[in-house]
Amino acid sequence: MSKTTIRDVAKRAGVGVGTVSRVLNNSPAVSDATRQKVQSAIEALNFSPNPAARRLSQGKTMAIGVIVPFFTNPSVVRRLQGVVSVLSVSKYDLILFDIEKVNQRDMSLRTIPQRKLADGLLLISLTPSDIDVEQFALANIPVVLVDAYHPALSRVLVNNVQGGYQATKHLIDLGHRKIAYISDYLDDPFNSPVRDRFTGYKQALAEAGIAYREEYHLQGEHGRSPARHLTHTLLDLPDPPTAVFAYSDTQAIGAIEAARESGLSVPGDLSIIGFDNIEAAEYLRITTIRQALFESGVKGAGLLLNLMETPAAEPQEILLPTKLIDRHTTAQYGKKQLSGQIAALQT
Amino acid sequence: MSKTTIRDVAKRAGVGVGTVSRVLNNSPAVSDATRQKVQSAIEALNFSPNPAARRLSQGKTMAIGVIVPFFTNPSVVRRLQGVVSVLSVSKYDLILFDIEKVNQRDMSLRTIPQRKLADGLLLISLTPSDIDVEQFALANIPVVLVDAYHPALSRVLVNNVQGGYQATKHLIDLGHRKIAYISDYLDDPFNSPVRDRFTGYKQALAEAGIAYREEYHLQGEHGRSPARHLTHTLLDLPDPPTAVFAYSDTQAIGAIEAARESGLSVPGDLSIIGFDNIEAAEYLRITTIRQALFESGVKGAGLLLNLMETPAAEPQEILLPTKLIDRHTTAQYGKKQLSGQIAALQT
DNA sequence: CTGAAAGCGCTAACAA
DNA sequence: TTGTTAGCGCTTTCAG
Repeated sequence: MSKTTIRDVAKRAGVGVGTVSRVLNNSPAVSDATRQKVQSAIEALNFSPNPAARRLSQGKTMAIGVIVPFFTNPSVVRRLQGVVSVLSVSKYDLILFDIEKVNQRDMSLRTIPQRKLADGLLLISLTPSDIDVEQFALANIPVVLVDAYHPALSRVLVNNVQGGYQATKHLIDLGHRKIAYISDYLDDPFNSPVRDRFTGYKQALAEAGIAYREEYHLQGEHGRSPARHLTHTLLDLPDPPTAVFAYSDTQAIGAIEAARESGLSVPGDLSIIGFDNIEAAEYLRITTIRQALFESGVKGAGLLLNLMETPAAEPQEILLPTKLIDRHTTAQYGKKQLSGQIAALQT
Repeated sequence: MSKTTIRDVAKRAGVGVGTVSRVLNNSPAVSDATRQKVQSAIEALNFSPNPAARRLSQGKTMAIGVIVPFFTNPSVVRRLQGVVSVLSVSKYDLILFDIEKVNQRDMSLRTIPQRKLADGLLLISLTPSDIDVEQFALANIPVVLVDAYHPALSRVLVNNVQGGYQATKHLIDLGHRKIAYISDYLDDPFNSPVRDRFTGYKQALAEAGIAYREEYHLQGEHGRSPARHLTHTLLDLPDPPTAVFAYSDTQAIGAIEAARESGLSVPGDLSIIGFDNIEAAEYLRITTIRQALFESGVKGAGLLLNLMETPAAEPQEILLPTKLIDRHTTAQYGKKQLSGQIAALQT
């Protein structure tokens, strides 16, 4: 079974290999009679064509490469789920690449396209450099960015400036004046959302006539634990903030833990707002900014599929909105309220 | 660039294609001098070999197929992350297949192997039928099961009977006698863990001299919301249980919601124990049975890689232990305690 | 150590 | 309509 080729089928059906190939590819130029013969030969032999050979001869891989950084990041996973949901019902196979290390990044982004492993590429939360983009062009492979931006590439992204603004505004409306922002490193060239949300944060502050305080903006590695530490230093400030806007829900969780460890109630003593609206945010009732994670993957995959059919002259852009989800980790400034407390996170 | 072939390189280096191929494959039978020439030609031309051609000629795909059901299930995702972590540093590409529908299941399991897309297959939480296994054998492709069992296939699995026993025993030790089990459908032929945990549940009950009560075992679709409904029917029983063992943490969360909606405190009025120890369980402080999700993926991928190198006569088995993680959703029977309450899930 | 040539299994152009 | 044949780009004998 393993070694049945198109030739075996041809022989058994008493036709030429070309005809078998035509049947395989649903060419209309085959009489029903022969098509029948070939079909039954195929079934009798339990034959299925070797994709490698097909790929080689037509120069298409029928696969889409999806590149993600830090596959453990819940929001990346959520986007990927969106991608998978559309690709798994398409005719394309999905090849997954995970880029954990920064130096891996450059290497992979360069080699993956030129390896001609895929007919299209989807980058999730990964901003390519100009050199990378050049490679894509050289390899002549369609690329779509999800949650990342490059002027030359089609992308689906979320309005992060707006989201940062909404989060901060929400806190301001609640009466807070001392509002911190904890985030990933701002100077990471491949992470523009950090900067965008920061921009929104400062916009809201400025609009409300609140001076930006440098000590209220702390950066660190992404993750719960680093965020916890960041929040502790915030809380240890001589004049600590009364509210914190966390770059992600994951970091918001770390912030909540820190508050708890410091004996502070959330939101009674400290208001915390996250970003993303991952599942855990719902369970934990964290106030957050919703971005359409899953949908961004769906749209991205859809866009890529389109582009592969009919290439567009101009890069396309799909912009997804953000929305405040008001839950239980933010409260009016100065108003102690114990009921909303995150007891689940307390010892 | 896109069209540079091994022949171009050969020409430029002034050698034959065979030699270039040898260099590409690190054959020792090349003099340093020529190797140098070829190397620089490769770099000058920015050449990289076409994998489809390579695959065709050596009959290997250098890819591993990973098949998962319901990619949205958090524990499946966690296992997959383990798989990715090892595969992404291996020389194999990872082709991901998601099987959402049951009828998709049969189709895919049959066609994927014979498509010769991958040199090895990893099934996560998916039990193949005998017919599937036959196909694997026919295609002569190594397969490893993660969180699934078939006598003819290598696998890494968790001791679910033990886990079910531990969970139930924990509840019994706490003084509970009326213990429910909510789970996925028991008769799903492809989900043996449900049955295994059920076995453990009954064992613990029997050992403690507690009669098994049919009305205390409710089955439904997997997921938070179905579990919520199940728990409500449990709670509406004339003689409701005082503790529930949920097949998964996801379902435990649904159970907690139901308790909250019924005005019951957890664990004061109702003890709830989950299974898996997904991330959310930690945030929510849910008592649960830990199974090494990520690790199971790592081991599975490792095992497959081994098997591909050196096929084993006998199917291999790696058994991972379970462990009780005592958190805040279970308590001594009859002892009202409000402190551990899951306030985060309350209105 | 190296070049030439025969495939790997399939598609597509060309005849018939 | 159908059969035949020339590649697709690479690996791998087989000579030399």
